[in-house]
Amino acid sequence: MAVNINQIAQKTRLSAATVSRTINGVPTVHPVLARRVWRAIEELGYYPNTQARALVSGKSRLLGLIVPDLTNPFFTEFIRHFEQIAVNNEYELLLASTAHSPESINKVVRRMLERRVDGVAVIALEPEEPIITPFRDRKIPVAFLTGSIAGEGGIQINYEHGMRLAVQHLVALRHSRIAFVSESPDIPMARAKKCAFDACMKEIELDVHPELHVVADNSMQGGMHAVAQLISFSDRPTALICTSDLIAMGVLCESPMQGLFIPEDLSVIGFDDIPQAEFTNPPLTSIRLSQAELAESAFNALCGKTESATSHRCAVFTELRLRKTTSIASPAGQRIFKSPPKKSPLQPQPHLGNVRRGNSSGPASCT
Amino acid sequence: MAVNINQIAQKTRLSAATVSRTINGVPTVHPVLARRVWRAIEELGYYPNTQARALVSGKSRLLGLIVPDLTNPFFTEFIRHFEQIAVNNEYELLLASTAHSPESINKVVRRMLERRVDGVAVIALEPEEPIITPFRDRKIPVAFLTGSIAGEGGIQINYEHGMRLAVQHLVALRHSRIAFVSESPDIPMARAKKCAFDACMKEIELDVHPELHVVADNSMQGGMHAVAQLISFSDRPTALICTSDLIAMGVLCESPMQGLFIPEDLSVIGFDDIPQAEFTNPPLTSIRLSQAELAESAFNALCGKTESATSHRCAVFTELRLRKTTSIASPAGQRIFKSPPKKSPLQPQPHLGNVRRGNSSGPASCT
DNA sequence: ATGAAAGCGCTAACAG
DNA sequence: CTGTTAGCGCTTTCAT
Repeated sequence: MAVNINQIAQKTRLSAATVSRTINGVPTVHPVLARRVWRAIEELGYYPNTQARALVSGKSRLLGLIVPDLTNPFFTEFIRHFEQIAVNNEYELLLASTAHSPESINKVVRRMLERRVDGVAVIALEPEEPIITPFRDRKIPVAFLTGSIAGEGGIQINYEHGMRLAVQHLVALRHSRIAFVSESPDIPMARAKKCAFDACMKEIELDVHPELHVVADNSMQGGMHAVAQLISFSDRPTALICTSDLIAMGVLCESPMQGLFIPEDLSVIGFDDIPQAEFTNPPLTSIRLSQAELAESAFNALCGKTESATSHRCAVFTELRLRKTTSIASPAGQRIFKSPPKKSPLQPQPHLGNVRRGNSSGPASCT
Repeated sequence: MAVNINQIAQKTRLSAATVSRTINGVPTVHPVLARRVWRAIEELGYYPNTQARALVSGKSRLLGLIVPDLTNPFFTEFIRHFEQIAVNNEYELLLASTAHSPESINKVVRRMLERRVDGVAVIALEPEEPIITPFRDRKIPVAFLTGSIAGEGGIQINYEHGMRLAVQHLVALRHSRIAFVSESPDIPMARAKKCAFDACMKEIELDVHPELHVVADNSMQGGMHAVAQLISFSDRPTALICTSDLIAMGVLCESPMQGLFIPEDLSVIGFDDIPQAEFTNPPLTSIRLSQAELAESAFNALCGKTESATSHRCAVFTELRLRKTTSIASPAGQRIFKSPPKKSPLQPQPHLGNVRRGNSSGPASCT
């Protein structure tokens, strides 16, 4: 069907080997012949068959990419960068976005294995073992982007650096009741962020109030719910750190509905610094986790030439990107509502004394 | 390295042929032997090498998917469905999200060709010719999701049906000055939507006012800008149709800042009906273009067994999904602003006198 | 019903 | 510097 190497060989009256050598830039090919080959390739519109190449070389130049969902800009931004790097290095991406049930995890793993991927990047997925093991067994490099697996293959993300900056920024602004809105602690990435938060608070000898930890979906709805919850506290927080910008955006959106102005009444810090963070209103201060760096680390962990792909210790740092959603805590620490807080449109039920504490069950998902 | 078919053959004391037949479910294999084969496969953890299979069969079972960007939920939702269907049919996805410059288009096409994709789905990309031709030449099915190429391979999207419903809904609500916010007409999909709008207006003998057609980025920022523009008109529109929900969400978000309540002061209709539309505030009325149906049509156009893959005429319909962002036009047709329109927050500005009403205010904190 | 052998398109030894 | 040959892992005639 498609034109193959032999047709080029025939047309140039050379052997397939020479054509192959030309294509692969083997220097011993006579320039004149090379020219002939390239011209024939051009004329016939020949593209080397990657399948065949993969078969003989044992390398598919295919990279698996497993993501929990495509709705989060953090993921898509990561994908974009990862694709870019991969393609620049002649790799191709095999995308799998449907890995929720343990059963579907198996299917995904199987797909990757059958296609003989040269490596797999996995974002924020749990449980880790069933997905990591089959690859490890076959010595296929895996890059886990979570922060929980520190040692082998896991990309080391330094959450504390940015978190420390964030916490200290808030404290310098006289905030002491700082809420923490995170995804379920079942998600390793969220757990890691919470740990960093706790550690940073402890460093400066501040209490973390368990009742100020609210669990939310990783979505704007999640953030909106969180506000609804926090507002119900008698002694409500004056500042709030979210484990994702998406959640923070929900907070930004819902707060005014509840009579809370940002940043005057509530300082908000997001996480990830997705591109949109710059355009929220007000522009969102966020703990930056560079998606580009992360992508690069992941790629290096998988295909890095420097090391044996197992003992990679690429740490990617978080920073604080200061914008406009934080301000000094209002003198009273509290503020009288202009108007009574309104019902959240998301919550049909009035939340009478709906006090949720610690990491008890989060708000119902509404996506 | 990885275990191959011969090792299974050896272990079962059978020939590779029999193993192959077993795997492929050829009915002539003796059940007992089949059992033996499956057990060995299980034990050794064997996965057939897709590369080799592809080589001999001439089918890669790889589908190319070219999207302009990953930030639009409409696209990601489409991808999700498309992946689902593809995987269910033992196909794999090759994702390309970087196709802007003509040069990068060439690279993308090349990538797909080298990997010998069995088909390519392309969303909303321009120009069409350079990307479509190389595939056509090689008889690789292409599914263009734009609406502009009606005939061969282009998925036929019936924009008019939903648009007609939308226009008539608005008119029944006494709106006559209906604005149209679209992406650049360079984008074929946007152009198609605009045509549908014009046609539907003409049907009921209504004028479309050229000055009420505003062009915006396909993003929330785009919608926010559009509001800023429309508000400046002395005779401003009372209703507005956007070519994407993302734009509509921007409108929802920005309008209150400009002293406009939705739907009382401005009826808004989006396009696509992305999952988030349900959760905006107020919930967004939208012209539904089912991403699932679209994905299915695309897949059928590429791999459909029914026809010869060229003369597909899968029409997918648009509908109107009525929610809460439209209401009857205010009697005066115009409304006096409570407060003078403010600068768009796009030029940062505090929202003083943030007059927000019951259920309104933008959902999204403004991507 | 099963096995032997050829070949998919390409690259890598080994000759020349 | 180029051509010949073998083989990557699998499917598929063609025999048996």
